[in-house]
Amino acid sequence: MAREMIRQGGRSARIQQAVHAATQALLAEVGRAAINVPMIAERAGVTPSTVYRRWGDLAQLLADVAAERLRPVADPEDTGSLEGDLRAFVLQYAEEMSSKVGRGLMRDVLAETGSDAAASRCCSYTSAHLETIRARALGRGEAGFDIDAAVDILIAPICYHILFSDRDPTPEYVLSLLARFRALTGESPVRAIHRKKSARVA
Amino acid sequence: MAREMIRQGGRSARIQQAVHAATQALLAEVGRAAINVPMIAERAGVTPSTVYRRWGDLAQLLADVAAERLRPVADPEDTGSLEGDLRAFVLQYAEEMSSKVGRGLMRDVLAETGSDAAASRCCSYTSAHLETIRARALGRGEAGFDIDAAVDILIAPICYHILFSDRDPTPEYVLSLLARFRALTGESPVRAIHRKKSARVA
DNA sequence: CGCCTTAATGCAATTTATTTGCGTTAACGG
DNA sequence: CCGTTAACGCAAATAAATTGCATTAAGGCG
Repeated sequence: MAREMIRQGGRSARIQQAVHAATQALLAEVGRAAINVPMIAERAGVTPSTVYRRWGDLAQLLADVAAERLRPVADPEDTGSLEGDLRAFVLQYAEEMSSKVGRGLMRDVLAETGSDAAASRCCSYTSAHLETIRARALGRGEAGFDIDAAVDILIAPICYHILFSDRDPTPEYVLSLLARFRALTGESPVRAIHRKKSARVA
Repeated sequence: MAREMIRQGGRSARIQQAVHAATQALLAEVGRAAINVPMIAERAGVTPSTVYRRWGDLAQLLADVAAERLRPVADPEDTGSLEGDLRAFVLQYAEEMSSKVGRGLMRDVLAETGSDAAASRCCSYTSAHLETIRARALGRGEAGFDIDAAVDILIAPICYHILFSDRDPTPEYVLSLLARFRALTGESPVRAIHRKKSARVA
C-alpha cells in the first residue's frame, strides 16, 4: 500500500551503475575540474534531470562515486604477523591516498555538503580493515591492539598531511608512525574517551 | 613598464573586503547550502562577473573567506607553563573546529579544487601557534617539544574525527591526546622523516 | 500471470548561473 | 600630472539547474 519506499532493482540499478561508470570514466579522461552534470548524463545515456533528482548536485554525486571507489575490494594482506600486517596495510594506505587520484577522492568525499554519509563510509572501511587485522592477530595467539588508537596515531596524521598538503607521507614517515604506535602499545594505552557522534547542538 | 603585476590598493581592496564581508554575512544568515555567487555579489554591491573573474567560482571564494576567518586574531593564551599553554590551545582548537561553523570552514578550505593555498594557510596558522608556545616555553627555561609530533599526535586526530565525523572530540578525549603526547615526550621522540612536499609525479 | 499503485525516469519549458566582449574607471609608475 | 593597463561594470550570449507533466516500469497483491 503506502509502503513502497525506495526501489532498488532493474532500471533504477542500471542507471545508477551507468552514471557511476560514466563519472569514473570522465574523471579519468578529462579530470575533476572539467567535469559537470550534463556531461556525465550524456555519457551515461540519461537526462541531466535524472542525475539532479537522484544525487542533488555534482558534489554529492562525486562524493558517492568516490566513496564507492574507496571501498576495499579485498582484505588486507596476510603477512603472518600483526607487525607485518599493520605495516603492509598502512604503507599501502598512505601510498594510495597520497596519489593524485587518492587525494582527489578524499576531497570529494569530504566536500559533500548535505550529509556525512560518504565520509562515514570511508571511515568505517578503514576501521573494518584494522579490525580484520586485529582479529587475525588474536587468532594467531598474538596480542590485539586498540583500533581507535591505531586510527589516531597511524591513519589520522597521514590524512592530515595529505589533505592540508604540508608534507608528503613517505614510506619512512609511515614507518616512523608505526614505531610510535609500537612505543605506545603495551604501556597504558589511551582509551577511547569520547561520545559517539550524537546531536550536536551548537 | 611591463612590471605592473597585481594591484592591491584602493578600489580593488575595498571590493575584496566587501565581498568577504558579504559572504560572511550571508553564511551566517542563510547558510552555506543556500548561498551563491549572484547573491554575494548583490550584497557586496558588485557585479557577479567581478566575483567570477577574481575568485573563479564559489568554492574558491568560500575557501578564501574560510581561510581568512580561520586566521588567528591573537596569540595563544599564556598560562605560565608549557603544559598549560598546550592544554588551553588544543582544547580551544578542538572546541572551535568541532562546532558547526568550524567544521564548515574546514570543509570549505579543503574543497578548493584549483590550488592548496587555503589549506596550506590554515595549516601554517596552527604550526605558528605551536611555535609560539614552544618559544615561550624555551624562554621560561622549560624544555621545548617537536612541533611536527604535536601536529601528528594532537591536531591530526582531532581534524580526522571532525572531518570524517565518526566521533566527537570531547574535552576528555583531547586531554587523553595530551596525555599520550606527554607519554612520548622525553623518550626517543619520533623525528620528522619526510620530504617537504615537492613535485609529486603520479 | 495480470492488475494496480506509484517511484523513477524522460522530455521540454523555465529559471538561474556562468561566461564573454567591450567600453570605462582608477591604481601605479613615471 | 600623464600614460599605461589591471580591474571593473554592463549587457549579451551561453550553459547549467529546476520544474511541471506525461510516460515507464518496480514491486505488491490477488
